[in-house]
Amino acid sequence: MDSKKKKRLEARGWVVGDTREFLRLTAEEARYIELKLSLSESLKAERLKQQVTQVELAKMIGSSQSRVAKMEAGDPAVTVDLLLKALLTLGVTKKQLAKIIA
Amino acid sequence: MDSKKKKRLEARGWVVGDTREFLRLTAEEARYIELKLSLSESLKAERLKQQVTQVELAKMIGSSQSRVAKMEAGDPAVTVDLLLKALLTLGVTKKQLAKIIA
DNA sequence: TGGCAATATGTCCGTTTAGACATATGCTCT
DNA sequence: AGAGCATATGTCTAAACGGACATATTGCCA
Repeated sequence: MDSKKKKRLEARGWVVGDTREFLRLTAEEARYIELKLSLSESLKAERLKQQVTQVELAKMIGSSQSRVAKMEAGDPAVTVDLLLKALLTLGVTKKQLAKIIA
Repeated sequence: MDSKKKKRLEARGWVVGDTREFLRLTAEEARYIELKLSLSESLKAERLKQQVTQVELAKMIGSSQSRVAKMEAGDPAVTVDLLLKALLTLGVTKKQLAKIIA
């Protein structure tokens, strides 16, 4: 993982480090988180592309604006399941999903 | 969705119907579930390919045999998150994941 | 047939995540 | 500046999901 990517992860609060304790991510964890960030970034991009507000998307998926914001922010307390449901609701196809992930 | 696919979903307990109540899946829900089933099938295939038992895989991902069985059975009470973590632990690459999903 | 390893099914209970709400911050107009 | 909309952040409680355990069930081979 290059330092740019690492920074991107750290900036989102995924890697919490202080002088006493440093959480080292295993390779699988890092890959999982990267995947999740790809999904959240794509969600935001797709929503903006369709000119939908967070409030509107929230209604579409039966959720709330705050949760949508957290999804797009890559908050650790958001599951891939929820991200996928949102993307599917926006009409993203399997092929597009595949591209996002790969 | 063709009837074959529908049968496959129903057989897993996703569609619970009786004479009074019939749960109709929305298009998004169906697509989400199909995605999940693809992942669980791939998980089982990959595990078998690597000649790993459910007990062994459970240890690898810090879980239990029963949960691995549920993952592979496409149990609704298993998240995509968990399936992804298992697949990643087995060394499945992003490209392979993309193929599974698409 | 019985024994054994692998897998399936069902339940329990602690933890995590969900939506909801309140509130803060930011952005764009006029 | 301030009104108005969009987004961000933080917290609450109920619901969903997690691992663990117990207990079937299956399949294989001696």
